Amino acid sequence: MQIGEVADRTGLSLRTIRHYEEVGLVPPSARSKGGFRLYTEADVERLLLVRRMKPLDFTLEEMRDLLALLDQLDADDHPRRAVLIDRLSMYHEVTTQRIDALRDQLTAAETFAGELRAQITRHTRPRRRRGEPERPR
Amino acid sequence: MQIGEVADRTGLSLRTIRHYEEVGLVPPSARSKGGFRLYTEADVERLLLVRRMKPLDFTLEEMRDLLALLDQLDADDHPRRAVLIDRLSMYHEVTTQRIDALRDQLTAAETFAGELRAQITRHTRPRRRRGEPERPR
DNA sequence: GAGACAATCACGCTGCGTTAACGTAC
DNA sequence: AGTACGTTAACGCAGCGTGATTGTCT
Repeated sequence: MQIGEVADRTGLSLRTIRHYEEVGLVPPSARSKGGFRLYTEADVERLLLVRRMKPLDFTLEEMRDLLALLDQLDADDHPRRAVLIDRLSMYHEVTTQRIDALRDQLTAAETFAGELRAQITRHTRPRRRRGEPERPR
Repeated sequence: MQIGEVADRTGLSLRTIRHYEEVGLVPPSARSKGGFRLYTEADVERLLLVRRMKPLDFTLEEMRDLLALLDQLDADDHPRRAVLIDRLSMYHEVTTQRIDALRDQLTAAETFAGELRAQITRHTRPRRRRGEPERPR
């Protein structure tokens, strides 16, 4: 499948997908005779995985490293697997930390939204100025 | 209070705080005779507010605009307040949308963390290859 | 051969990090 | 007069967006 469909299915822009190739993160599995990028289902999976990682703001280089780790583990051809697992665990640790940070950001953002809403209603409702008594309906 | 303490209290870097002045987002209320930036409590509040907004990735320009809006509403000296409220409401709307997006990202990140964990235990536990029967303990 | 789809530069932008060289406050 | 704290450039970088120009596919 070519890049347009991939973009539709992943929600990533053409530019982004191309950029991911530039940095060696998700190269297309093949090229057409004329030079069109051709992607497989596995490539799409990879891109979706990258998308899931994005909120954790790893650098593209780190993601590439991590994906390479996973590939090597599945290929199962590495001499000392323990080393790989170890590095993977470190990524996992960082991941959970970032997730906690994300949660904090989310609540912070919700707080902010609340403040906005308060300001809006405060200035929208019939307003009662300082010292002025509440008016019964 | 000078910039170092502000950095400590807000968790923002010196560079970031200076940058926020450069773009007119949070200028210090004063300067010392020698040129040191001097911040008030209100300034710190403003910086904390900006921090709360950060996860919503507004641009710094948008934040400046939004802060200006809030200031004008409090100052209450604007001819047509309705216009201000309207723009504020638009910010609020975008905010809630972004918050939803944040939530999605969070669950995506959690999914990813789960996948990582699975891979780790999968390759850490005594492994049973394809076709090989489960060994009772 | 017409229209949709794709390719490759190449420059631009945001939001800071990072020296470097030099002043200020106490 | 030392030392902690601050100042202003100025360049660098990631992660794309945004054309412009040209080629490919059916």
